[in-house]
Amino acid sequence: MKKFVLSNDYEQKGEEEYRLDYRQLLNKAQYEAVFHTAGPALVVAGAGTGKTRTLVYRVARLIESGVSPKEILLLTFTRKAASEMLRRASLILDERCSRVKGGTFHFYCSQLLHRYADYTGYPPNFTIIDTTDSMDTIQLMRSQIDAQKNKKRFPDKRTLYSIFSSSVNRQLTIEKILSEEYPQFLQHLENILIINNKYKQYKRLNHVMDFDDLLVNTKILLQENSDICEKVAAENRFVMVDEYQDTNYLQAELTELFSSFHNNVMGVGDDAQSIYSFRGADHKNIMQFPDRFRNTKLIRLEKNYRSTGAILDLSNRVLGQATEKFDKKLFTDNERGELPGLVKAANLNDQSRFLTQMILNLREQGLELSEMAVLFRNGRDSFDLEVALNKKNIPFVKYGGQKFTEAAHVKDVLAHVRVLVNPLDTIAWNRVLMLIEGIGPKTAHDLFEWIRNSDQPFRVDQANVTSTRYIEQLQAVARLFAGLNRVKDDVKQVLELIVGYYRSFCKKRFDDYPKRLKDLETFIDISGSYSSLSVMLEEIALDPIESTAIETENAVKDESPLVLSTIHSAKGMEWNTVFVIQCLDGIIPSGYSVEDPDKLDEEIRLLYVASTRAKEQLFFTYPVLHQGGYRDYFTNPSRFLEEIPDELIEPWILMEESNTDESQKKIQSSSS
DNA sequence: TCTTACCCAGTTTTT
DNA sequence: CTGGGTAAGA
Repeated sequence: MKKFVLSNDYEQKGEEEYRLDYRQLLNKAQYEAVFHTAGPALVVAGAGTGKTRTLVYRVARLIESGVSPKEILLLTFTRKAASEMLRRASLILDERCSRVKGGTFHFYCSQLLHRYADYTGYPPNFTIIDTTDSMDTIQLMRSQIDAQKNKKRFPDKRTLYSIFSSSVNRQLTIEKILSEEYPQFLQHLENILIINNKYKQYKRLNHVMDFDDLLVNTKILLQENSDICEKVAAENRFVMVDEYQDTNYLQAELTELFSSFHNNVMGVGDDAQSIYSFRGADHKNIMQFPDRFRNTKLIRLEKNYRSTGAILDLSNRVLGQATEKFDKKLFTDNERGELPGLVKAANLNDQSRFLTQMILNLREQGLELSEMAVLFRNGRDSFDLEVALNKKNIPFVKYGGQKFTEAAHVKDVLAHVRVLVNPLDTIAWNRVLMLIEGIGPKTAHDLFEWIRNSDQPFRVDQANVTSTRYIEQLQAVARLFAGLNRVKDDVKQVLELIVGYYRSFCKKRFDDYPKRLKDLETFIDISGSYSSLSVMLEEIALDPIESTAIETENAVKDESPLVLSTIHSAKGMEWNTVFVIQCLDGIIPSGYSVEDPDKLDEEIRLLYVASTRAKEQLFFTYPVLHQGGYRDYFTNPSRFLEEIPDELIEPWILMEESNTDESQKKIQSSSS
């Protein structure tokens, strides 16, 4: 075969022809990354070194050189991150940037699978099930094989799910996963494999995919259909993968497939910030990038622009405690700034009082609420603070933790939508049917057997298994779906009908139904923005709505809110002032991680991610008395902070105002 | 046989 | 606060 090398016409542009003065706007390493043209490149970018900036400018530069937005694929960790980057690129260049293909691996895969459904054995209307649904399905399979006759402890649905998911994401056999991580369950290997197979069959039969299927089925689609692979890869003239340290083996394979035609692939990430090993990510993955993509150009961004010297020193010290050493030489020209504070509070209540008062003080000094963030390990660690913030009327948004669309009542309503879109979605049918009094798992299963074989699946009242007890209810279901089918194209009307039907069940099922009904009303309002039911389901599955997004929607828009976030969800973001709360041993590091040095290292990286979010001020707080905690180590501060010398972190003590007028103020002035 | 009510236990992080 | 397990009720 002969090769003819096409010259890159977009490259012809002289530097002076660009509208943006990239040399002025970027440092040398960033510039190198932005102007990298052909072939694979890996950008190893420490925290705060302008990683996002580099990606944004690279998008802008490519488009300015005449590359069509459709030819660029920007894969990020969340959809929010992608839209934010494209928004910024649009601001510095023009709106063409917003038409770049961007999103998560899952989202892009979902689009490909819908487009090429014919080749996958799935219909185009397949639905995506979330983790909860997957676990429910697994539980169903588990109950069918009757593990009881085996008296020995059998893994529960959570464990089974993570075994299966691990095996997919890391592309290892179940046996290998078991012997490496769950040796106590090796004896059940046979049954576990049976459940896994049943689970796989079930998903195919019911036209549903779980999150992992989106990735693995895309891989199979592209590997087994070279024509489609070529077509897809040819569309991706430039592929960029952000947060590469948090990709797993399967995603690395997909990256290779997506970029297999042009081979213009750029990975961007920081091995010191790898915090998603529970999802199969391996921080060594990023270091293997040059092995997977030959002739990779390596670019390092090491100059930190974000944080003060004091914050950087502390962060480096935190990271230095890891057994795995990183050859990081982060440096900065920024001022030293104030020492980070280690705030010891008597109890949870005092911790929250300190936060609300400090936040209000800072706001008075002119710092916007949205320039501050409170970070924590677990979604629930902020509950007490949330109450305190509400009392003081401080508006906030919360990222991470329980999602709006994961709440039971919203899932109930969505189950009806899923049935309407995909009448073979058993899990959704189960939810719909089991709302009815007198119908449990068995009856629901029998009804579904009938539904599967019926050409009028919504006429459940016609099923022969009906007993008189719930025939009327089934007629109501049939009427509901008949009505829904008539207004199928109007998302909002569909939701109104479902909520109308669901209202009485909601009252019966939940004590706090007034709040939940209000949620559903808001949900109806939001639903107007979706173009179709299937689009809505896809969006909600791949990008669940944050709980507080609902409330903030209605709240007064005069002040941008304070940010509360899990550390995991704070990845890639930055604020002027950051508070890391609940820095207790057993929380950071999590009690589940203390046994395993690798997991402990990841907890260190997690704290490193948290502390490098701060630009100017950083506080770690912990209560001495942890209410509700029964274990001793819950009352000790995080082991990662305890041994840090006072030159790097300043201890703070909270005092009550009673000693005349020198209280909070005194504490504050002592540090400034 | 199937459903439901009740009690006890355990609770990470996300697409 | 939710899930799983058990025991009693339909």
